[in-house]
Amino acid sequence: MKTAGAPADIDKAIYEVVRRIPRGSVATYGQVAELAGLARGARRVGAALRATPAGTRLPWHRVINAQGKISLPADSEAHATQRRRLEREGVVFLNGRISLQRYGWQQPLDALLWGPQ
DNA sequence: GGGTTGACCTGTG
DNA sequence: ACACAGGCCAACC
Repeated sequence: MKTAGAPADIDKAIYEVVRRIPRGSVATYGQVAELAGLARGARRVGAALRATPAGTRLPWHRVINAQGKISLPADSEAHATQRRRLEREGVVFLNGRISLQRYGWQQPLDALLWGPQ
């Protein structure tokens, strides 16, 4: 039925994927979108996260852009919060950039090759 | 119905 | 490595 496809379901799927990002790892907006069933829906993910009120129990800080950088305004409080939370999980910033090669959310197979570090 | 906006992505110079 | 342009897609006037 058509009525079943409510917009809220999309957001719910996005939150569900974000919740699955392992601690100490990061995922890109595009990656989250694809896993949520939204091809090329990266902007949609950004909108969904922006809609989440501050204080929400969701690891939204583990979502960054494809350049390995935080997409929030550098002078905003949210930016500082995101960086602080990531560093607390062991994610290292090199000149404001995160190495996706190292901290990107890899598939289980790749995770085995890289090990728990 | 149509233009604007945005926590994006990719290609090009 | 950086800046810019085009593309994308849904939400919002």
